[in-house]
Amino acid sequence: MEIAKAFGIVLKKYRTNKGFSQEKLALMCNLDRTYIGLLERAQRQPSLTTIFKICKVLEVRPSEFINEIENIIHQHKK
Amino acid sequence: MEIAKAFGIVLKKYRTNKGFSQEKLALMCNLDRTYIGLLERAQRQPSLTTIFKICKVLEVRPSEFINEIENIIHQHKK
DNA sequence: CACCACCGATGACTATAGTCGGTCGAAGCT
DNA sequence: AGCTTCGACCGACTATAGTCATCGGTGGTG
Repeated sequence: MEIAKAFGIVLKKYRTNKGFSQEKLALMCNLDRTYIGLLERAQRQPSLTTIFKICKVLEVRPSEFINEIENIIHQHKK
Repeated sequence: MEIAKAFGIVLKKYRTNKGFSQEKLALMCNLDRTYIGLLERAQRQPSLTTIFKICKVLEVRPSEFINEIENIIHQHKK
């Protein structure tokens, strides 16, 4: 389980929990529609500021978001 | 207070606490010597995997690292 | 059927992350 | 006076983040 994959899983989880489409989330984050899709499919690695942008819109603390990524990685390590 | 600046502050704090030079940290992370300096001077934004690489070497959970960034940002907001 | 919202995917592009090799100055030590 | 370690800084490079326009597929609904 790589980091990008874990990020994509957590991103999709928070996005769908909010009921946002990829396009709506992208608009709210000032990001491109296709880029959100790329992130969820683990074909891009976000930068620090992009993580903060997305977390703000999804109303989750970045540290909590990252914490979930760590959990997924560790739980897949064995 | 921008995100990159807060990241630089936290990075330098953890690095010096470990007693590492920029160059030694870079070697241990498989990153470039000058790049660590750029991060500390807030002239670069790390990607997600770079954050995880650095945190592993500094023996800190990424979520804890990010949490400190959030604290610095919020405390400088007013 | 047609239309719609949503998403996957692609190619080409611009902006920036990250590398490499080097110079420089400050501080410490002999 | 040298020598060394550290970090700031530079110019030029390669790799990748992030944008944009577009096409296609799927599932729902009138």
